[in-house]
This record gives sequence, C-alpha cells and structure tokens, in this order.
Amino acid sequence: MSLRSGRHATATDVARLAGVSQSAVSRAFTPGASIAPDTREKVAEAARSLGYRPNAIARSLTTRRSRIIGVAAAYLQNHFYPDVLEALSRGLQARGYHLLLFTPDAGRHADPQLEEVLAWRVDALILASTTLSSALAEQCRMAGIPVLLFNRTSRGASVSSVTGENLRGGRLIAAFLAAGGHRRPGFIAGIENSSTSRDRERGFTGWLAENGEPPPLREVGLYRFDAAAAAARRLLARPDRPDAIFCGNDHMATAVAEVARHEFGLRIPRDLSLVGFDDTGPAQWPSFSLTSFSQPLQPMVDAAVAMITALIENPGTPTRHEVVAGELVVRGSARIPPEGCVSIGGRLVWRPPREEA
Amino acid sequence: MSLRSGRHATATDVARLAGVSQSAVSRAFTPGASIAPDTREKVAEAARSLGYRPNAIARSLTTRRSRIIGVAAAYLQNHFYPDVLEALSRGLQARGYHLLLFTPDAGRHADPQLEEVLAWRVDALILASTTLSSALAEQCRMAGIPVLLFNRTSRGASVSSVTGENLRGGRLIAAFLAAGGHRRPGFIAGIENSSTSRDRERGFTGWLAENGEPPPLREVGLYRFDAAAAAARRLLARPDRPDAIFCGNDHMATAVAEVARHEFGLRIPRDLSLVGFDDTGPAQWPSFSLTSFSQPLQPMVDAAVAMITALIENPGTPTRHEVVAGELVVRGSARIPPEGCVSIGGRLVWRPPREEA
DNA sequence: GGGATCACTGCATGCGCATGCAAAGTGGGG
DNA sequence: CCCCACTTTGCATGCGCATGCAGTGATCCC
Repeated sequence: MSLRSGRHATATDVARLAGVSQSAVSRAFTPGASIAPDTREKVAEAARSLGYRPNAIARSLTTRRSRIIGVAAAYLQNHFYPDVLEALSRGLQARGYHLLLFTPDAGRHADPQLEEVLAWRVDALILASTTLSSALAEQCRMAGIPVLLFNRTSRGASVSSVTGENLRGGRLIAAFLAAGGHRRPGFIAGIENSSTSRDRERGFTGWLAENGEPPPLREVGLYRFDAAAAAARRLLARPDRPDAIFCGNDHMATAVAEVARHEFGLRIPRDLSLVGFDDTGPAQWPSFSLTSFSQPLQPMVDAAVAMITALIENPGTPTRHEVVAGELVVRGSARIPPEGCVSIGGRLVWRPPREEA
Repeated sequence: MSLRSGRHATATDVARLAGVSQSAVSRAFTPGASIAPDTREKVAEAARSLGYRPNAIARSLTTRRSRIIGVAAAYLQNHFYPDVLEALSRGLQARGYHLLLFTPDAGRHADPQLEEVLAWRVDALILASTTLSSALAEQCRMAGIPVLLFNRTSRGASVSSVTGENLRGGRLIAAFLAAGGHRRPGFIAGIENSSTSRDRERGFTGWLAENGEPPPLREVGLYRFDAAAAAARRLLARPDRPDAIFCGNDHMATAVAEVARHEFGLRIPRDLSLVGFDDTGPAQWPSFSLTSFSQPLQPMVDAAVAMITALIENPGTPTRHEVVAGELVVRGSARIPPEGCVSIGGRLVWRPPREEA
C-alpha cells in the first residue's frame, strides 16, 4: 500500500504516482489554488490509493499557522467547564481549528507552563478558568499570540474577554432576595482575586448598600465543592444564620444545598433561600431546582469563537470585552417575590419591578 | 527584543547572538546531547535574552514525533469523562505529551473526522467515549498509529483497552440486589452496541439466570440523562414496577433518582433501590448517596498513561486489555443486605458471602 | 496572423530544527 | 614527544509542504 512500509505517504510519493510535481499535489489540497480540474482528479486518485493525507505539522511549519488553539482549563469538576470545552471544541473544529489542552500542574503554581504554550506556536490561547493567573495572559499577549479570557476579565483592559453579566447578575440577585423578604443575606465568594467573583460580589453588595440593606455575611468557597461546603457549615452554624445565600456559582450552590439539607436539616427554600450563578448542570435537576443567573453557554461560546478567529485572522483587532446577557432564572430554591416574575420562552425569569441599570 | 519584529526568535538567531552554530543551540535544548557546559550556558543566556523557545512544530517535523495525543471525547455531561480528561491530561503532560481534543460533530456520524486525526500525525489516539464506533480505532491501527480504548473494548482483540470490571461489577450488583431481597430487578442499558454496556448487562443478567432469579425488566438509556429519565418513566409506570434498578452508569442513575422521587414520589431506597456504575461525581453527594460499582479514576488513568507511552515508545508492544479492579461501594440508595458489607479504607463495600468468580 | 492575455505547471527555495559525519581540540599513556 | 581515544563543534542535509517566479501552451482579439 504505502511506499516505505510504516511511513505515511508524502506529497512527493503522490506526485510520482500521479505523474505531476509535488507542487501540484500541494495545490490539489489547497482550496482556491490554481490547478486544472483533471490534474486535481489525478492527484486525488493517487492520494486515495496511497492513503495520503497532507501532514498538518509540515503545513503548519510553512504557513506559520498551526491551526491549534491552546486552551487552559482546570477543575473540570465544575460542570460549566466541560460544557464549555465541548462546545468550544465543536465550534472551532467547524472552522478548522483544534484544541490543545493545557492543565495546570496539580501541586505547583497554577499556571500551566507558559513554556509549553509558546513552544507549540498555538494560533491563540483561551484561558477558560477563573483560577489561572492573568500573568500568563499578559506574557502571551506580549509574545504576540492572541489571548482570550473566557468567563473572566483582566484588570488592564489589554486582553479580550467573554463573560456573563456578572455585575448585573449580582445586583439583580440582591434585588430579588430583598424583594423576597430576606433580611440576612449571605454570600459565598469564589476565588478572591478572580474578576468574575469580584464582579458578582460587587454587584451584590453594591445593590444592598445602595438600598439600605445590611451587608451580607461573607465566606469564601474558592469555586470548589468542598471549600463551599465548609463555607456553608460556617455560615449555617452561626446564631444569626443567613436566611438566604447567594453562591458565586452553581457548583458551590449545590454543595451548600447538600450541607444545608443533610447536615443542618434545613428545608429549601422554607428555611433558607439559595441562589446560584451559571444556570447549568445539576443545578437544573429537580433535586436542586436552583434559582440562578444564567450564563448562556452557546452565545458565550459563539462569541468566543468569533472573537478568537477575528483575533487570529486579523491581528490588528482591538481588544474587546464581550458581555453576554443572561437572565435570573427562577426555580424553587429561593422564595419567590410577589411580583417581577415573567415567563419567557418557557422559563420563569425575574425582572425587577423598577429596573436599576 | 526579538530580531524580526513580531516573529519568534529561531535557533539561528540565538546561534548568531551566542556566537555558536545552530546545531549547538539545538543540542543545548536536547537533553543528553553532546555539548560543553559553558556552551550550553552561553546558549541559554542568548536564548533568554531573545525569549527563544524551540519550535515544537518544527521539532515534530524532524523527529517524526509530534508528542501530541489525540483524544476523542463526546458527551462530557457524564461527569466521569471530564474527570478522566483532566487526569489524563495531567498524567501525559508530566511525560511531555499533550492532548489534542477531537469532538464528534453533533449532528452527523458520531466519529470525529478520521481525516483530521491522521493529518495531525498524533503519536497515539485515545478513544474515551463509549459512543464512538470502533471503525475509527481499526483504521488508525492500520494506519500505524497506536490506539487505546478507554472505558470500552473492541470485539476483535486487536486494539488495546483499559476498562473497569464491567462483567464482575454486573454480577456483583445482581448478587447484591438479590441478597437485599429484591425480586423484580430492572436494568437500564447504556448504548446498546458498546462493549461496556454489554458486559455490565451480561454480568447482571448472567448472575440472575444462574441463580434462578427472574430476568430484569429492561430499558435503554443510551448513557444520557434525558434518555435515562425517559427509560425510568417507562419502567416506573408499569404495574409490575421493579423494586430495584441497576443503571448502566451513575449519570443515568441520577436521572432515574430524579424521576423516581420527583415524578413518582418514590422514596429511595424504601420504594426503590438504585445502583449505578462509576462511583463518581454527583452520585457521591448526600442527595443521591448512590450505591455504585467503582471505576477508580486514578488507577485507570495511570494504566492508560503507561500503556499509551509503552505503545508509542515501543511499537511492538502487544495489545493488552487492562481491567482495573473496582469495588461495590455501598451507600444509601439501595437496601443493604444483612451480610456481606465490610469497611475498607473508610468506605463501605460489599463482598458476596460466597465469592463467585 | 501576431501579439497579448490567461490558465496551469514545475522549479527552486525556505519554514525551524535534528542529526550523521567529519574536523578540531584535549588529554593521557607509553 | 607522539599517537590514540574521547569530547565538542560545525557543516550539510533532510523532515513534508507552500509558494513566488518563470515558463509553457492555449485562447483571444484586432
């Protein structure tokens, strides 16, 4: 079958068999190249019989485009990220890109080795995890490779990002809980120095302060299940236990629900209202039925794909911070305010009676 | 900083600056190559000042080793797979490999484009999904690239695999349920033609038949949440509703638990016993507290990493089918038999009073 | 009918690095 | 003091493909 046993056939092999030059073979596999239809056919024929496929590695070397996009992801326990990964992969594959996975080393510094990323000459890098330092992003940007932050932003507005409406979501949830008659709110933060957690908290506490509500009791859950469970234990063991808890994401909210029910015997929402963020995964199951501010997966991924391809194909593209709109999806985990609920597209969402920017 | 603006520095650039040949630079970055310590230092110095990193693409071209491993994964909703992905990535990164993600196109044929896989000259391919046809595996094997099936096997024993104890697990669960006094077992299969589902079912029904128990009521859940929920509805709506259900994996078991409780008002395990397979993710949460046959993640991943690197570095390695031992982890979702439970490493597991192979 | 336009094609070269080979340098032992 | 063994180095080449450039016919138009 193949010429040199074990080896893959090369363009030269195909050229020889088809009686054309290696250039012709290359052109036959390059859309839009100048080549006669029957030459193309001859080449295709020969390629078929040799089982030839252009070598993407070699192609990358000459074109200086790897068509590989690095994606740094950590802590896939949070269901949001696997979903993102799968959708991103599909979206980018459709455009001829593939994802190369980088996973931070467990023990050490949370950044995956920058070295590795640069060595692969990835066409772009997506940081899809709130736990990664933005130093990596900055370094890559300086090395000239486009970076996109997914579900987080960077302080210096120099790196593009796609996020949900963290600030608005936080405010809306505060308003929602207040409208539901809660007076002792609690908040479980994600990772302290992540923009996402900060914005959600800022929105939440901001609204409370502006509206004369007491500030929330606060614990840190690090976006992790076990840490959130521990935070919940601290919060619920207090004599002035909160009557509502806003969790930085759904993943932590499920942990809180477990602890509240199974360790403290609380009923949700009668004894405790719970609100999450993401509206994804187990949170939607009847057992949790979590009220949550949504981060619509497909729109966010679509935005990311569009931005990343724009950045690659047009290096001059200015950095942008895309904020994808979400809704406060109302389910059963939090007391429902007497007014403000509207049904949209089969979902119950909450809109504040008087909208506050 | 770099010579040609925007471009990455090359080995030649570094060589010029360090006053050595390009070969020396190459050797400086090749562990074990013949090079004097101070030459290496000069090179390192120059490389540092230029921000040079060897180009992995070019290196792959000359070494004919991409150090990329393709991994085909689909339906990351099932929590088992994200965990696998993360652990695999970490394990392989530690050995200098990276994962390139292939996702089957949503609509069409479930296989990711074989073309793509081959084009990238991946050093190996891991099929980590029960939903992928083994045709792909076969073709790759014939193309000379090592293939490893993860959590599935192939009929013709020509492709290596890592699986859990599907057969024994199925048998054990049958014995466990029988010992718990259940007399109307139900079974929800995964994907019909997946080896994993077949083996689990074979073990389950085999034991029942051998021990004079009635055959289980059977439905198909396709390893998917919604399909499993639908299967549960069919099963639970019957007049002769099963008193126990063995689900082909935990993901489906959670779906069944949701339906049983919230749609049929059943209490678990009083009205219905539930057993899953995988022992991972939400199944371990108190709300589900699922009794489940474990597929220990780290041992399975370790085995996979060892096998895949062996296959790459020693192409002659014979195909092997590694079966990683698991335990029937006893929690609260199924009635507990009067005897057979032992506590091991802080976990309650079930061992049949008289072991049956 | 002649020059020009056009569609193809092959040649040559380079992408960035690894590596076999030979040359050069370094000691050591006899 | 010479020869040999060993270490270190540079040279040349090739990995497989893309692409600028020049060449070859062919077609076209006046």
